[in-house]
Amino acid sequence: MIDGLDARILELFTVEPRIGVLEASRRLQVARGTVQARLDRLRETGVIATFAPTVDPAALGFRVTAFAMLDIRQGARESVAAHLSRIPEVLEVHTITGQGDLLCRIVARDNDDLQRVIDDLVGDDDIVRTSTLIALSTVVAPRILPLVASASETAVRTTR
Amino acid sequence: MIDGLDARILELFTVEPRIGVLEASRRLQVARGTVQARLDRLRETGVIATFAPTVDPAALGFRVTAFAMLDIRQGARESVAAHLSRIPEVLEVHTITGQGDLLCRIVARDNDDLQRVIDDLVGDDDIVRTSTLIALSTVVAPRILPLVASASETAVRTTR
DNA sequence: CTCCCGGCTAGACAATCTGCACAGTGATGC
DNA sequence: GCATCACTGTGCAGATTGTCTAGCCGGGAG
Repeated sequence: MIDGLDARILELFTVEPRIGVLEASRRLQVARGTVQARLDRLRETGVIATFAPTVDPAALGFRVTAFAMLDIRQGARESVAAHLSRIPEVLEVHTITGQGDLLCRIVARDNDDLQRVIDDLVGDDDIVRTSTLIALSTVVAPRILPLVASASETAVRTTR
Repeated sequence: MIDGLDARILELFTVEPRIGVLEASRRLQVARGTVQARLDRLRETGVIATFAPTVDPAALGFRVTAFAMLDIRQGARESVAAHLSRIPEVLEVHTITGQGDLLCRIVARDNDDLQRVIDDLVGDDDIVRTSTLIALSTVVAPRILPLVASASETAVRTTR
């Protein structure tokens, strides 16, 4: 797992991504090699999935976010998955328990455009029912640092 | 909006984040200054929200993802939001239309741990009802490139 | 109690990249 | 025709990266 230094590195690079390894080592009061080694390890273990820039759909003009729950015909998951992956506005899809079989996160330019996207979505005959939830506002913006902090504290407890 | 070159820049940095401006300019067959200027503009306009590394909760040991829909007492949104933001396993929360008032994305170490997280969640008296959907598998992994491509194509159409 | 090993520090090197600047050029809009 | 804007190609100084080295330290193994 990760320790406190890992957590501080992740936090620093999350808050100031352009900082660089050298400056990070200065801020954290550790040797550059240490930061470099930690970063390499975080990459290898998959904790850092990628350094790719985060793109904001809203800034691209897709200001509406919605979640669609789809009921699909038995055994049609593969074909529906293929169908969904062809729609750019579909950002992610999960198989879920409970009512509905698939949960999709989708975006659209506006409410009218959302209708178009949903029409695209349900254009697959294997989708038998849908319900859509429009995200009106973001109460807690996507975040990961609290979890990172939590994970590193657990590590300390475990170690001692 | 963004054009084809912007899209190619975003794609390149998404696929190979460590590439650097210079190498990117070579790959894209444009001047370094151009890539630099485009990147600056994408940052300024918010298309690139951040260059922060993407942390994978699963690699931190939080292998279960779930979505919780909460019904909350009238006018208690503020206090519930504060409550939710204190729970590290709550990664994001949206206000939504339809049944339920809030949609939360949460993670946990395993199914038992999920129970603990949900108990934390509903520990607020202003939450009157919850339903939880466990994500069993990821059908379409979080992605943004198709949308970027789509947006840039639209721009071309608009420009011409 | 002693030895070994992994992780950290501190320093050094060449190679590379970044930030910034500038003049020239082609396309666009007026 | 003219001004504007974006892109090109280029240069430079300064900083950073990737990679190594050697020494130090604390914990775990035996």
